[in-house]
Amino acid sequence: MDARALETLRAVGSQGGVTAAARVLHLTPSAVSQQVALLQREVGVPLTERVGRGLRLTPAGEALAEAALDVAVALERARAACDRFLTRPQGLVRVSAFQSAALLLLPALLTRVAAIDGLTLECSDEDVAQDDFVALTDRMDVVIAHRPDEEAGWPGGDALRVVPLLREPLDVAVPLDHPLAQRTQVGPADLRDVPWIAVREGFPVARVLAGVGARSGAAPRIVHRVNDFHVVEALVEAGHGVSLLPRYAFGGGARVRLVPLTGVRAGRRIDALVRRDRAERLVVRRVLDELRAVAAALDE
Amino acid sequence: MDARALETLRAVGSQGGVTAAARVLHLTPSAVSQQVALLQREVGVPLTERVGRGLRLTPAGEALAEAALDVAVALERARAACDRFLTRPQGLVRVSAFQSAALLLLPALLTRVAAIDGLTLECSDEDVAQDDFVALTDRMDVVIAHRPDEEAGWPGGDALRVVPLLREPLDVAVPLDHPLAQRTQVGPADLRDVPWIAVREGFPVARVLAGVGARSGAAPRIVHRVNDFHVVEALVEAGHGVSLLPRYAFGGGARVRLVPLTGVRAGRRIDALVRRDRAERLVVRRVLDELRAVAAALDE
DNA sequence: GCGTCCATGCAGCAACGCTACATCGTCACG
DNA sequence: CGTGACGATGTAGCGTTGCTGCATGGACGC
Repeated sequence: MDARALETLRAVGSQGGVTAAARVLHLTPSAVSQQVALLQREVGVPLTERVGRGLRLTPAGEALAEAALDVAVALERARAACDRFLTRPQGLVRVSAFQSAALLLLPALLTRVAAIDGLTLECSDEDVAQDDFVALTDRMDVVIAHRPDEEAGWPGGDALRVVPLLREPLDVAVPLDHPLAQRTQVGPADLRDVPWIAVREGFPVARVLAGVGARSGAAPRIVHRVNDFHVVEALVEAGHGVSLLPRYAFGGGARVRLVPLTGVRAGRRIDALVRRDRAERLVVRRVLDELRAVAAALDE
Repeated sequence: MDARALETLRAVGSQGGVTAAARVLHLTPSAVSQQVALLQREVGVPLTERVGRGLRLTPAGEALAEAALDVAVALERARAACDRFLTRPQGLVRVSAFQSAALLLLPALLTRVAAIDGLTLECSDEDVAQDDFVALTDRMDVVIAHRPDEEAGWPGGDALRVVPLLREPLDVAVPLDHPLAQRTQVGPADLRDVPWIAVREGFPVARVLAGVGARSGAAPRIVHRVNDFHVVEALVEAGHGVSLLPRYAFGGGARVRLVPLTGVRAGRRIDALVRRDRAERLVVRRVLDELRAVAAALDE
């Protein structure tokens, strides 16, 4: 029973297929398939079953994958046990963040971490749908993700460690010459029939807008779907609609005003997602500590 | 970080050397040495240090070895998670016992286990000194061991699971024509200056006899050292001395009488020793259950 | 029905881990 | 104080393992 093979099985389960697993493991599908087949022969129980042209884990496979996480945790703990005897922490930590969080957090994080030698950060921005953040944790050590404020946490159960970083209000962005621009606050009723610029379907802020619409009585009229908040801001500025904009993501355009939204709880939570085994690495913990500090400094 | 290499490191630690570890792992010393060296390069901390012509683990090595146990436990748990989906338990369990416990427990254990198909027992008798029982757990799944009643448990800390099986009184075995043979009980004072037949130095019952001697005021006069209780019994029968005999180990020789000893707590405890990782295997647990049942039946 | 996508089997090749043997250092014994 | 035995560790060679690349077969969608 090889720990590598167990990790592979986990990937097949969490990524939902051999090919997808191969992608995050930097292997060919053939290698993944062979590893799973070998594991299967070893335990004598079918671990996968075909479903259409794809594949999913059997209950036994799920059970083994779950147990595999504990193996990975134990292995990382072992590594950490040695690292404690090393004079200084050392290693590479891969951090991913969605665009606006990257803008907000990564520069400060990098400066803080630069002071710790031996520790190298590898940052990347990943713009994924809300349901895909968890899958990123297979490939990344730390995934900075966001979700609507009022929704329950992340799926994945105890496989994931969630570190809350920030709660960010969502304001209504309107052009300066808009009737609402002079208001100190707006409510759902004020937003009936305005043209909205929203993010793409499935992305975190989208569901908040749906909630606002529900309160105002009619589904919001979405005229554009744009994920990059800078582009959104430019569109609002040019009078093509209003938008829900995370407060810290606001670029400060002079011809746009952010008006606080009342009457509905509109906000997003920014969390760091870490797989439990990766959270055992001392360097990863260190990065998480720094990340929390950066967020706390922003929160004042 | 390979789980096999970690297991090897553990063996080097618990067996106290490369050669000894190689023996229990069925490898050459060279292979063991290479694995440890590789592990060392991987973690970047010295794990072993030379001491004389031998070797011992550094603190970092100890820490890693301890963590390695959790890895092994997690791996066995994973295997067990699959076994639960298997219709019937299956596998080989290696049980070792010292001679008199083997006589007492193994026949009944084997009959009970024979009813469970798929489960095969491999029994062996191992006559080792008290301090060497723990080391056997590297090579065996279940080690039936004994120790003087009044002494504290087994070394090895949380690496070991100890399953108590029996408490067995030690009686004084005397020949029928001995002055003490008609007594219903004897005390330490009665045993001053009698010639003793004891087990070899370092073996479990030896220290109990030393305790009896201490109570009687003088060191016991040991005239023979014999480990096999049947031989001891024959020597007692022939009038060559008296002995401390575990009650259940008594063969029932007509010309020998067992007289209860009072005034000192004289007894031994029979325990099953199982490494924590091996205890995760379902078949091992099953065998332990049966073993406990056999012991309980004897205890009435 | 055809193209596409996905999992899987097979051949070939590279890398890893083992054994056997040689070497070096340490301890015990004469 | 030399000599023999023992224990750890390098080196060469070989077998096994695990990967890639390619071909095959089944399932979905147009």
